[in-house]
Amino acid sequence: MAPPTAQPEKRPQSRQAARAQTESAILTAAQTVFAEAGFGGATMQMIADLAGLPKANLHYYYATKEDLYRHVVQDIFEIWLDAAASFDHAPDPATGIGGYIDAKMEISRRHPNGSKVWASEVMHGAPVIQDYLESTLRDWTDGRIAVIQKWIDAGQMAPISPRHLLYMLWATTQHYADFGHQVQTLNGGKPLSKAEWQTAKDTVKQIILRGIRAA
Amino acid sequence: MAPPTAQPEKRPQSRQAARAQTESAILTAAQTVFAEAGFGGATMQMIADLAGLPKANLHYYYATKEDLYRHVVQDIFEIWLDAAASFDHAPDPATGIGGYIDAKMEISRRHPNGSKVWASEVMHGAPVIQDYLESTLRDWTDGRIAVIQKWIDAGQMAPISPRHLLYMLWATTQHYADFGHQVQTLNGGKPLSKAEWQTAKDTVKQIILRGIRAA
DNA sequence: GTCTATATTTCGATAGAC
DNA sequence: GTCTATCGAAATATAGAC
Repeated sequence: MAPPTAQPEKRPQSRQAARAQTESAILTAAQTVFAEAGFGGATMQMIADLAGLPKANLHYYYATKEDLYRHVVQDIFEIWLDAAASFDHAPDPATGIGGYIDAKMEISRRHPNGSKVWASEVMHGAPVIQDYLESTLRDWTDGRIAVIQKWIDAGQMAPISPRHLLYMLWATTQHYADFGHQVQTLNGGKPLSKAEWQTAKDTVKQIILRGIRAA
Repeated sequence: MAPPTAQPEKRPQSRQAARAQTESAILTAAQTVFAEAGFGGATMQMIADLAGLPKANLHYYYATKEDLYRHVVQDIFEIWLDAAASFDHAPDPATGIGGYIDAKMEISRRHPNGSKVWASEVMHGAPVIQDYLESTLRDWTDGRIAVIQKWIDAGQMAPISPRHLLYMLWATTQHYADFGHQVQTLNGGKPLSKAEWQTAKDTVKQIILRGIRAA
């Protein structure tokens, strides 16, 4: 799987800090293992080994495997929503959508495992976070659709379906995380360099921004 | 999971036909179960129940769970490659890439489970089909990149990175299969209607074809 | 709070009658 | 080729000493 990592430093500290540190180590290890093996393929033993803890300690902090998984998925969802900031208060589509692409591509680069856990959860019918899809995500989506529609009505961009544009933004940016292994294999087996990431970002932005600009 | 389905009809027929029918029923059930539960989450019992067969019969046709899974993934890969036909011998980018988008969107609509199994396999590091990525897929990709580059050199489209354009095509079209559950939830819980599928197709084609056309 | 040892369940795979 | 019954391995979860 991967070598043990993220051992919490053993400095004298408050119990609260120790607890927070252990929880964080467990969550980080869990995110990696769930991303690499899926929920069904992941075992508590793998997560414990990666976190450098006995298996029983995981059950002390999180009652069940599903409980731990739920926390991992929720953490990821927070990160998704934060990228929305780029969208709001933007004066025009190029700024708003271009900034959103930048933010989402950066998340794919820095949190590929989180993206994979989310993708896996949704692909399997969202058994754990269905309520989030129906409440928070739906509200967020409706809000962004309204923003895009206003741009269209103002003649600032072409009259395309805002909803499907959003899906395109999610798909293209998350592809570099979810299918990162395939991208790397087709890149000669080497991870994308800084320049190659920039090319990816520029290509996505150029095609989409040119694709939606007013005729 | 899902109600049993795809019982082979019990007509008098040759042994070969009976075998082919049973194998097909197993593969269809396996594709559904692997898509819904992932490799680790799937059990031979689930697949057997869905196929309407005793669990032992699965091991008669496929020695191990991994052997069965391998066949499912290979079947999907064939379908991907067939969509390449739209690409070749096209006189211009709009025809070639537009046709490819149509073909891939149609695959997402008709074979969402296959797409999910492929996505899951790649997300987990392609443990089973890594050799396909490094041989067949790499060759296919290099060939398509050459075609696109020729269009660019001929001034028929904008000078964007052909490789990342391909990734965009894969991402946007497969999103409607892999994230179909999310798309359906954001569609009010109802599957996309025929008209909504057409809107999705048109939006993807319009944005990408406008995004790459020569300036 | 942490750890070792173990109970309990579940799953992949097989044996063997038909 | 098909099925019932079962083995053996592996995983989740817990008990209980420290």
